[in-house]
Amino acid sequence: MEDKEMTTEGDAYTRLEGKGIRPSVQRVAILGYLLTHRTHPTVEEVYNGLSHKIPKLSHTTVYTTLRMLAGCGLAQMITIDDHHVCYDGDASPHVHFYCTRCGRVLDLPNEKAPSLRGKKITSEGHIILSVQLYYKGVCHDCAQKEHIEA
Amino acid sequence: MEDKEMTTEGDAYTRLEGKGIRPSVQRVAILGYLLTHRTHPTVEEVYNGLSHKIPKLSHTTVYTTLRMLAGCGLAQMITIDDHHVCYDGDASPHVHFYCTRCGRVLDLPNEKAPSLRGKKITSEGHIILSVQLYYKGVCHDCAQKEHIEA
DNA sequence: ATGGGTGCAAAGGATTTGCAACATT
DNA sequence: AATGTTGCAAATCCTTTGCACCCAT
Repeated sequence: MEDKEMTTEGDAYTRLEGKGIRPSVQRVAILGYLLTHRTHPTVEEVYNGLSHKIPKLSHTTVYTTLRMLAGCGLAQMITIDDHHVCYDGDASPHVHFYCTRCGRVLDLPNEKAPSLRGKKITSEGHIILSVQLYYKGVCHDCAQKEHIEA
Repeated sequence: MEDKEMTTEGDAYTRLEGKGIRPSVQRVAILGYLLTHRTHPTVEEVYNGLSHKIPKLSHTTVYTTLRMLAGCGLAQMITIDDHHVCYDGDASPHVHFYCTRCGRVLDLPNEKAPSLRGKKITSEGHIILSVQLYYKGVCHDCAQKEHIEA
């Protein structure tokens, strides 16, 4: 547990350095949180999860840091839910699923994700820099609880 | 022009009836607006576009009606931009593009969209009810203005 | 010292809510 | 009358902003 935390913190530190971003305490903690919590946390959830360790942490820092991480490719911003933006520390292309019942955002590792090999141009001349494939519906757990048949 | 307006209004009326939704003046106008303005308007834009014709129209009604239209399949809710939800009167599956420079949401009719033939189940047992494929980047117009090379 | 990074409080927007009024059957 | 719909205003929630402080170089 301790070791895992340490490794992940170190991992976060290394990733930030690799992008030329100064690995401040807050940034390492926020990226570390994303790497250890694959639950697609919202800004609020990251803030709540870290405010114990960093009592003076501000919402502002969480907002700006998460946005920055998404901007430089160390995380993904997920806008699948119209109520809450959330983030994913796994920046590799994969499909996301939103359950309209319980509100969870889940990974769909078995679905094939559209990927961009470098910069891509559409037939209209638009430059594509990122892709997101979102599925919405009812997750397995909620379907069972509600006895929904396939 | 007049005729086109009339036809579209009638179209909206018919579509609502077809779903068993009472075609009130507001609902017909809002769906009609989506059908005539393929610019992926936000709630505010729909409100502004209709408040002349329907002076007493409220934001509440636009919010609830658009959400309802998306819920019953007469429109798509688009959450490609983390700042603004917008809506598309074309409910058929197609790819959307968001320009991070000008903020416009564009259709990509030439990209192949993942489609759901009826209800689909993932390997994890989740029930998929809708799909959205989003591309983000720089649109052709903005790329030219900024002299960005492909 | 100087620049980037952070925290705080306040402001700004977007969306929802409760309830009264209205329309339609 | 009864039900469903709408409008208004207030409340709520999310996010950004301005500025002062702090830390690291």
